[in-house]
Amino acid sequence: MLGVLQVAEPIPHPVVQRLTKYLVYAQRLNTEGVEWVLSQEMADALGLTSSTVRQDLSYLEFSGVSKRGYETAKLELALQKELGADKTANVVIVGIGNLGRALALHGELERRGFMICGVFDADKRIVGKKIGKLIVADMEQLSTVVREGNVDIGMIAVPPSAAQEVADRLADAGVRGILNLTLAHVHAAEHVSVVDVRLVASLQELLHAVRRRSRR
Amino acid sequence: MLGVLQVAEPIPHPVVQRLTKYLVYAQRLNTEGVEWVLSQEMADALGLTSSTVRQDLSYLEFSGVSKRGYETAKLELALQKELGADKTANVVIVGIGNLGRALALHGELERRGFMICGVFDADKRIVGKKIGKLIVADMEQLSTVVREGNVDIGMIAVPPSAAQEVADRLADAGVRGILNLTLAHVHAAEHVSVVDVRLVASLQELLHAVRRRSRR
DNA sequence: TAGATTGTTAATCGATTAACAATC
DNA sequence: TAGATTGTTAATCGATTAACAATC
Repeated sequence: MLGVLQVAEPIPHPVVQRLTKYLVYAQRLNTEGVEWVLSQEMADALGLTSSTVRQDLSYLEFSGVSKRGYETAKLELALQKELGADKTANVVIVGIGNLGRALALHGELERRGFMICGVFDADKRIVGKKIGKLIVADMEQLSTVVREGNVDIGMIAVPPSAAQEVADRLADAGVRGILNLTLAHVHAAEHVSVVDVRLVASLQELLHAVRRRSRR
Repeated sequence: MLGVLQVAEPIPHPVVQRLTKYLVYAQRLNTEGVEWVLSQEMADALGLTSSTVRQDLSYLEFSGVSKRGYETAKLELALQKELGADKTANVVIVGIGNLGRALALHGELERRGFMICGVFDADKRIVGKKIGKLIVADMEQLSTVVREGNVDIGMIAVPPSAAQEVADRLADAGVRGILNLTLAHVHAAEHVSVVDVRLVASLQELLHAVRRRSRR
């Protein structure tokens, strides 16, 4: 018999996006003491169809039970495992303007397992300032912190014109993921994943939806 | 002959998302003094195919020129018009924690035509504080400000547990769009558009991509 | 004119929804 | 057991890509 290497099929991107929503919802149910949930209930709560919910959850190493639905505690664990949220991830923030500072102080990140290991800025007037428990470091120190701190992800919160250069420096320093908070598009080598936060862009998107409605 | 009401076909959502990217790129080219751009160049710059670019731009009231491409100045105008970015939009921010404050002070919003007309918080200790040119107002004043200030959009930057209640109050006050910066899912009536910013969610999404790679 | 690029139609690809057998 | 819900396959829908006629 041939040795077949079973490769888990990659989860489609739209599904991964919804998994994060299921996780938040499952956690809420757990804190509320709800032990079981039906695909239809999740669909109603999140604005989806029950078919989509069942299809999505079938990617997890976890099964529902006919007539009872999904056990919320196990669902939460399975989602955390799949999303990698069961272990903490080390991140750095580059650009300590209003937005970078807010991210560094935003409790939700640490609560969700993202440890902020360093905050950096190119402006010497900001370097040395204290942000929460961290001190803003010089860009020169970026690669040392990334290497020694086992940093997985770099977040870019600089002005759009500096975004690409910072992305390059993060990639050189060895991060494997870049979260881009600027409006600019950033490129990275194939082995570095880039995700855009679309902060201003989603506001524009929303405005488009609002304006379009009022045109009719 | 029958009176046919020509209804412009709505632009698909993925296309709208890319229009915001084209706009940023067109603006950059304009400031750089580049007068024409090819669909292939835009595709390379933004990680798309030239076919997608041409298909997307065909939704605009604007045409390219064979062999020369698209005139950047006119492209910028057409994109701004389509996205509604040619007129300013009035917005309010609810929740003046780290994130809400950063949004209020984030210059990029005003630069892109979003006028912040009010900032609100439920915490009496924060009400009255100055954020840039604005003073944090009490939630009671929300509906007056929205009505009198002709506010189109409300941004939610409160803790996830309060998100739905704030969404309801914004909808009651009369906004037609809600930008949700929390991890929670919010529902709104059919005539109110909701867009999620996926700040923490995209970090989780990125972590998933990074972890998945290292598994192989 | 010849060659290259747009705009648009058709083909492909992938995601969502519907339907239903398996199961509790 | 009967009825309801999951898991999964098939059908539908929509978005992306390919191809090519029209155009400069």
